[in-house]
Amino acid sequence: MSDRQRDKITIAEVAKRAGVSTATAGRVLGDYGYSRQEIKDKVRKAAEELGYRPNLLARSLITGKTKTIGVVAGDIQSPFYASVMRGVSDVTRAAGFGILLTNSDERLDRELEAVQLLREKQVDGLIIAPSDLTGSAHLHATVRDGCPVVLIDRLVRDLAVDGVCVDNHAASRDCIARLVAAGHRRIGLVAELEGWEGGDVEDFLRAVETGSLDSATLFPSWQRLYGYVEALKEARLPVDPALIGRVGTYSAEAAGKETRRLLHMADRPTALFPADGLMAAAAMEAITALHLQIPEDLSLICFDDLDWMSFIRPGIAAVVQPLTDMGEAAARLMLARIAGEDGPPQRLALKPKFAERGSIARPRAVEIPPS
Amino acid sequence: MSDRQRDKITIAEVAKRAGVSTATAGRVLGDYGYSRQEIKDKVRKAAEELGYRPNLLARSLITGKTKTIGVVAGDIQSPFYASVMRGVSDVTRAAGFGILLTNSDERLDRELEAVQLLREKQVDGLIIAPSDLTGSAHLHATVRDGCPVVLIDRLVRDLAVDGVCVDNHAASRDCIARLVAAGHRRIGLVAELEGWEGGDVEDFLRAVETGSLDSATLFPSWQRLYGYVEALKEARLPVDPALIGRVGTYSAEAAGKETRRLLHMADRPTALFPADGLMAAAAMEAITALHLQIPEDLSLICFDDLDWMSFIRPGIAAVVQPLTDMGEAAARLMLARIAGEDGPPQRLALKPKFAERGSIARPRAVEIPPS
DNA sequence: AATCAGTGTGCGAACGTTCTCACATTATAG
DNA sequence: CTATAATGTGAGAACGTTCGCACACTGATT
Repeated sequence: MSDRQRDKITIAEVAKRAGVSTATAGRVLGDYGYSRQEIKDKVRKAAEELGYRPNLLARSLITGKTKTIGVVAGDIQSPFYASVMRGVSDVTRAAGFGILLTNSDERLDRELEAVQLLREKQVDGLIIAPSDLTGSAHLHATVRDGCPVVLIDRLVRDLAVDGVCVDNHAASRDCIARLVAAGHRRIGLVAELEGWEGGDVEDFLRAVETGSLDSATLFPSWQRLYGYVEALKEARLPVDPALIGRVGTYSAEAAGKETRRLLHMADRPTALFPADGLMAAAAMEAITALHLQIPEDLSLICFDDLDWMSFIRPGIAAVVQPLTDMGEAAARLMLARIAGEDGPPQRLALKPKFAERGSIARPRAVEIPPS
Repeated sequence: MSDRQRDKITIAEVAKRAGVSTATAGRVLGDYGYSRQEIKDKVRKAAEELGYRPNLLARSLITGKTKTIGVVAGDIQSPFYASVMRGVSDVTRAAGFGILLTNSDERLDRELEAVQLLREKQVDGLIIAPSDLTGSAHLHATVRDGCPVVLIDRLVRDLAVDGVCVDNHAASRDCIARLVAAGHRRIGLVAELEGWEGGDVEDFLRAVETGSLDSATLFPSWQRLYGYVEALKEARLPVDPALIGRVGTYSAEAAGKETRRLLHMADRPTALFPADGLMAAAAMEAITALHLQIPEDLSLICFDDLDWMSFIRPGIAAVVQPLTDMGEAAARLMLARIAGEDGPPQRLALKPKFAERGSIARPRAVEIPPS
């Protein structure tokens, strides 16, 4: 066992050695209130000699600020969250804040647990990718208790807090428009599209038709479907529900299966649009397994730019989400709120870049025009 | 500004409502010491009604335990650390611990800052991928103060603490042996190989010759070079220093440049062994840019298995590091130490798997120069 | 000479828990 | 019936800081 907790040096001991009160020593070391230069030097010297290190726990207990931000990510192992975290981390570190990290696995129960832990640890703020856009009583409670919340990647409709997203809707519409411009008429979509409160895909298409949807508070994959539908409508092309590959779960296996379904259709799509990185990898695997040539047999644009897309031949065109930017922006919003910034909730929609590569070509099976 | 810090419910208020002392309420809610069932119910009811949530800061201040583990990763954005973190996170979460995450960017100054912050925040332990295997006074100090440390990915020689690594040496030797078995005689290595305390590559080769090296306390890329050299020696093949691509820095650009150097050699290697994921991606990019066919023109084995290696054609053979396992193991060692486990430092060397794929072939009979 | 603002210091009370002790009460054994 | 142990409770002191207040000293302005 030995001596576990070595004799920690406290302010009191430093004060004693410097011959001042603990209050004075505290003022010098904590850098608040008044103190003479002479005293400052004396105290600092004593602290140095004793190897004093402040106990931030005690400070936090009294100030009510921990200089720690809680983050609830979906899965830190995914490139998406890893990059976002990097952004968050860079900005917060520069401001002297620490980061308490948790994973929700996009499950509400995990998220609840995580939020509770973080709040009990008295984080100064919460950056979260909410796993459920409706059941968010815990987030409302957090806000009500005066703990700033910043949403990432998706917004909770009735939660009036800052949020940072990517403009999925526009980016997706743009991708489809490019495929359409290249002559494609049958474009397959492979997307997660997990449960939507409004019902199934057919319901969603109807809702898009009536324009009754608030695109901003949908899950990203639904936003991307929204953009897909809009682009087709703009081009006056029909939306064939059979071309909408709803994977239903965030799994590479399921995505591969759905991709194969699309590619085995009698009237198969001439272009494919996997709506995120995982779907892209799964789709790519299915495509190579079927020995389809890109772009001759199939054009491809992916949402999310993974490293391999730039160095396989041909390169795969992709939407490049500004992930670290997103983390940085979220962190900055958070720091501003912690600093006491007041005002209406800010919702940032970052504009992704587009990486043009050789995966788009005119469809081979050219429709023969009526003569 | 409004009411920032909403009226938090404390144990005292719960106690008052339940009609008991704070000590008793504390015992019930903190689940320590004795208390009657009847009292327990009463206190819990009062706590429930008031919406009491414990303040872990206060608890930690007095118990001296924060149930938080500090992690110093190199760069959370890299798949390596992201996966390791996932493992750490899973194990610690199950034990009710939080994770305070920092990035060092493999820079000692950042690491020092990070360790200081974490320690001031009174973490119960430190899991760290040390960025410098010699200048580690801060780690020695941490250990001396009774704060458990677990090393990840590389070991500090004179620091007697637990550590979890991958058996780079054996894995690398195995890869080279496979290439040799396939008939390769000139095998190129592309590795980071940043500063080594003993000097340059020539010095290293001499040191290997004399057997004066402790492979376990080298940086991974040097360990992999060690394995490379050993495998060649075992096969009685010469070690040509020109085939050792020392990138010198952890950069894709530099790795690409080094790869190109190797591939443009008059007597160029017939097989390539990029010694980690970043090097692999950079090498792959260079290879495709030169329109070399794998495995006809060049055989390839990579250290680190990236997702694209399995679905491009041909697949790329790779060493699969057990990354989350590594994180999990580190976390478990840490929890054991925190629980008071005594005993000599444990150093785990995890065995990587090998993913056999179609990137290895016999070298083409003769290199025919263009005429 | 009196007033004031600015500067500098120490005492003791916070912060919200747990811990140590003293002291009841009850159960078990001799 | 006593001795011993186990169980249960509360008062008050920790933990290591910061904060409010009282007071003291300076110098400039009335």
